[in-house]
Amino acid sequence: MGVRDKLLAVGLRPTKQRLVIGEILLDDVHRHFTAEDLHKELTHKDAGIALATIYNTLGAFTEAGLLRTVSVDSERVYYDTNTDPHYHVYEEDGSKLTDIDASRISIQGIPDLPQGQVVDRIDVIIRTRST
Amino acid sequence: MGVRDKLLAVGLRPTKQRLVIGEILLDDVHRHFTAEDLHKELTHKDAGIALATIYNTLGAFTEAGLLRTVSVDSERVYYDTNTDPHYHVYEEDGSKLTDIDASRISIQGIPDLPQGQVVDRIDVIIRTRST
DNA sequence: TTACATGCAAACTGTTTGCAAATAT
DNA sequence: ATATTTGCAAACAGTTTGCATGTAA
Repeated sequence: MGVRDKLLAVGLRPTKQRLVIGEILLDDVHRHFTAEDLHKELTHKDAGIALATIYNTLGAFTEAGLLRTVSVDSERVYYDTNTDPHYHVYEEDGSKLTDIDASRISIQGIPDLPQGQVVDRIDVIIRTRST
Repeated sequence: MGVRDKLLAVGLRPTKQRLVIGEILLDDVHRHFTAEDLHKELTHKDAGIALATIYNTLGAFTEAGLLRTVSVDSERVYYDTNTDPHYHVYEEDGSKLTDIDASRISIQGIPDLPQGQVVDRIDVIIRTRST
């Protein structure tokens, strides 16, 4: 399925900017990046897309389920093109994120949740540092 | 052990401001809060402590191991007075954090880490929403 | 032809910093 | 005495917003 169709499938208008960004992100290669990373990459390509549009687009893609965010570092938002259930290894030194398939890890002992609450998702972040 | 001694024990000078803040935070009651929360609380008490000092103090306390931070939300830093190994339940609607003792949860299947990396800590956040 | 998306700059939020005055050792 | 800490305001980074213009349906 082409990028145009992926956008249409989730109800997003395939504008020129979204197509360019979608071409980079929506290709089954799992990436972790920040808005700034993407902005740099687009500037290289001379795509001339405004930073605000990048933020808008990442927000729209995330809301549409094409991306997800990862809370590893409170200074910036990391985006992840892998939307399947999975966890992360975070190398604190180099700020490098790696995926771990959810099926590899099992978690036991989740307690009863407060009244009327259901699990939305479980984040697991294995934070590592170099020896 | 009094607050003054707790500060001295970790090599922090017991200034008036640190004593006031320590009196609030260092009492074995587990709290989750932001710098802003603490600032409001102190303003109520008319403690007249500058916001910058609150940030400095929280940073110093964290570095000294008296507090830890929790990455749940990239817009702000949450501090946690519980420094024992534990995990969190995060109610996404009300931004409420609750502790889960680490001993209650078991995690299996942690993959091999990259060369020269060791686990610093593992964060587990169970994100819930109301039904 | 109309609702939605973009670009730009300005606004905003949370946090950090520089520096002179105050304070702990 | 001297090294640290404080308060304040100004700076900063990342992100959001308002509005005029452009574009997809």
